Amino acid sequence: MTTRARRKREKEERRRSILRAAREVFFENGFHQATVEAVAERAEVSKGTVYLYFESKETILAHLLLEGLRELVGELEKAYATEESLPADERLRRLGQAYFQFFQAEPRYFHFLTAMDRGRFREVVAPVVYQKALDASLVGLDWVVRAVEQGIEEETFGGCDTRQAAATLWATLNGVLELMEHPLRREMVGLKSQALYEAALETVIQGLRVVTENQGGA
Amino acid sequence: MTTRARRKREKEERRRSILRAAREVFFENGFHQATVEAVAERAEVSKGTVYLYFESKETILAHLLLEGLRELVGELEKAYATEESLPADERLRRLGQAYFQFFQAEPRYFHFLTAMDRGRFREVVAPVVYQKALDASLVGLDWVVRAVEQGIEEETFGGCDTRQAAATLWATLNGVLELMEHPLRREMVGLKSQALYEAALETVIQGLRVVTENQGGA
Amino acid sequence: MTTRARRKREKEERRRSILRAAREVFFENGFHQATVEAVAERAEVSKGTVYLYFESKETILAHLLLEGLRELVGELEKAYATEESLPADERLRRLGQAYFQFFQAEPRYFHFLTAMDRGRFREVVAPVVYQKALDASLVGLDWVVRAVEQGIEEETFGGCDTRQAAATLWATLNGVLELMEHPLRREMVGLKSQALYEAALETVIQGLRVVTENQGGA
Amino acid sequence: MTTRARRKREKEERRRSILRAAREVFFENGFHQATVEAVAERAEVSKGTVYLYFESKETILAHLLLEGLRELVGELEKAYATEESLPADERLRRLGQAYFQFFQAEPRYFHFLTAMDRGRFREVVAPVVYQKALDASLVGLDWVVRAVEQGIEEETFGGCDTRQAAATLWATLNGVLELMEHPLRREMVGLKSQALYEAALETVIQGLRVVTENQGGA
DNA sequence: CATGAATGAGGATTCATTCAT
DNA sequence: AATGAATGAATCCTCATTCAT
Repeated sequence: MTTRARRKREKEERRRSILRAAREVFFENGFHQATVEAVAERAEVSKGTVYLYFESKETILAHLLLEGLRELVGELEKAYATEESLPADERLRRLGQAYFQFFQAEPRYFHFLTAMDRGRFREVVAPVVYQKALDASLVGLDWVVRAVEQGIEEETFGGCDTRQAAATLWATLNGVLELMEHPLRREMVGLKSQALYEAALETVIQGLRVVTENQGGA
Repeated sequence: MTTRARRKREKEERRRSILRAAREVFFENGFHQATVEAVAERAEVSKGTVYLYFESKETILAHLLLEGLRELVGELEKAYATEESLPADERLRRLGQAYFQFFQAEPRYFHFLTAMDRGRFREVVAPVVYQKALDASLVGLDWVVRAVEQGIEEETFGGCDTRQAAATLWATLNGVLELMEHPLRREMVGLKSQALYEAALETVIQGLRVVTENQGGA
Repeated sequence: MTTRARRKREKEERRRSILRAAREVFFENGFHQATVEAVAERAEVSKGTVYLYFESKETILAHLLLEGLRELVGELEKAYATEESLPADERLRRLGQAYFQFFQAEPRYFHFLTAMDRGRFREVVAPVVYQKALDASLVGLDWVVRAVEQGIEEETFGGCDTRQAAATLWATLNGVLELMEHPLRREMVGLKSQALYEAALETVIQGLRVVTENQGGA
Repeated sequence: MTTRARRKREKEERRRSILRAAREVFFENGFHQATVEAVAERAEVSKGTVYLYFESKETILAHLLLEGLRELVGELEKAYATEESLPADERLRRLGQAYFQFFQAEPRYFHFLTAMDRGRFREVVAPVVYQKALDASLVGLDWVVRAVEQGIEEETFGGCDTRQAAATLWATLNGVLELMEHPLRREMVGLKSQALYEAALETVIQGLRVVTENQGGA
């Protein structure tokens, strides 16, 4: 009885250990450059063992991706749901901060996610995984949409297209995060990532606020 | 004399033809998936010839990147310099449109650029190239900075950090462009790329406008 | 006592079940393509258990081969021994029919046998097994030899080398059976397997009959 | 000019050398056991070079098979066409001898051919190759058919189904050849391959001769 | 200059076999 | 006795790069 339970636990642990190793290796070299051999070594198992737990290199990636996305969406939900009554702009700030924290915790994880988000790995992961991943990220976006809707109801924000507004915010934060990725770049822009991130967040919130009449302009 | 000139010209032509071929091939398959063989075929030369003109596959990439960046910066300059007197927000709009056009002309080129911008290819291209590339993109950013400065002088925009404001705009546009990359994603967000792009541009401009006192907040 | 007996019986059953599974799997994929894993699955035991009953994949094959051969020889004996007095040519016909039935019952079994018969698996099965197998098939051939001898005594057949005559018949039947193996081949020859088989059998019997004086010619 | 010609010749030579090496290696170990590495070594080229000349291991096999078949069919044609007027039974003898010689020249080649003939390699070679191979072997069979037809016209042979008769002969010879393959087997049957081969050939010819009325019996 | 044949290291995956539980 | 997790050698194929002609 206990034996079986322990076995199962050990198996799950090993599985996670391989996943963790893969995450490190993939992040360090990029998916295509990473080798299964390297993953195995990092996880301190044999190459064969990796294939005992995952069908293929691609499958490992897929699991990594989905897992990360779920975690992120969970964080966003927490950021939204924690406090009951909060003004819309504060809600957006909280969501933005949660996003940033997720980014900071594992920047390269974040980048894998955005990479997949943008259609990399298209030939690499199964379409099903793709769907799941996009679904998940849409759920994440929904929290932002909800906050914007609240802002419109509260008449803090103009009556813009909520999806558009949410996407703008999301895109902006992604853009900042990726922009500051490269050390050299950071140096040249002469800004701290977090400062820019927060400024951008404020700017967009501000832009949403009064933008009512012009919105959709161009 | 003339012979030598012709020779030189021919050589330059061949070089460009290889570069063009490489661009196509790299874009179609991604750098790592692309093969030198494929580049050679596309350029209608032998594999050996490719190595006559470029030290390595990486070198080709580096040249491609630099070339693209220069082109982009040129476009931005044109967008800025064409008209003498223009309000700052209109200037930003023009720059944003020029950026969008560059993106539309060769989306995958754009993505290679942003990829390198974010530190991909770090192990692949020589540090020198990296420097050059970042320099170039900084020059591009400068046009945005300049427009923001003008806005501050004109008191259209608040007295924010100009570099920060410029970076925010740039990041936002990049974020939108990449966000809309994936067809499935586009479908799910339920928006047209261009519409979202323009809305985001407006939002940020708007956010800069009145944001004076709050700026740098958070 | 009884327990031990039951144990032994169960063990024997399990052994047979593995053998049966192996037969199926080997036949479906060919020996080299077949995996021990697949055999274990089919037998509904673990891979380890397979190795508890058989030293190696090769050993399984050897047992299969021997078993099949014994079965075949048994069939031939039955075909010969069933009726007491029968003319020689009719005896040969019966033997031929028994052979065909064996083939029909499990064509792939037959092919494994002929494969081993012809020296495939030479590096795969132990020499001892080879000896045993050849011994067994010689016993099978003996029934044919006996029938031919009877024919010579009865002066139905000419005074040829009986071993030679028997081998000719055997070879012919094998040849037909293998010739008709491939569906495309069957189609192209435009004949039914059984019809050709029977015609060939008749032809050789006929050839033995009157061939007396010419025999050994060439 | 000459250079190009030499190049081409050298390339062809190398190609043949790889094919020869493959033939040896495949014959020694069987197709599945043989490794491309071994082929390369035997041909004294690098692994990569093998793939320069052949798409895959399978392709090599296909070329080997087709080549062998063509050669064999050529031999049969020669055996038939050399002399103008010859009685049918003598024709069959000549064809049989040519077949035997082909077998003797490269027994393992012969076995690869018969293996493919019987549907081995089905998953391995492209269907097209299969068709071609079967076509070729049918052309070979046609020479036998033709001889039998002549015998019927000459009234040496009974009015049997010519295709059936030809197939019987062919099958018999194949059967003998394969039967005698294994040294141990030869020893046990106590006969020389060639003696048995010739006896079997005579037996079938004899069987065709008088078999008229009984044919199709069983 | 240009060619293209040759190289060989490197990578994903499979599978017979072992062994701790 | 039975399990099934772990191993790692073995295999096919790719491709950047070199070099003789």
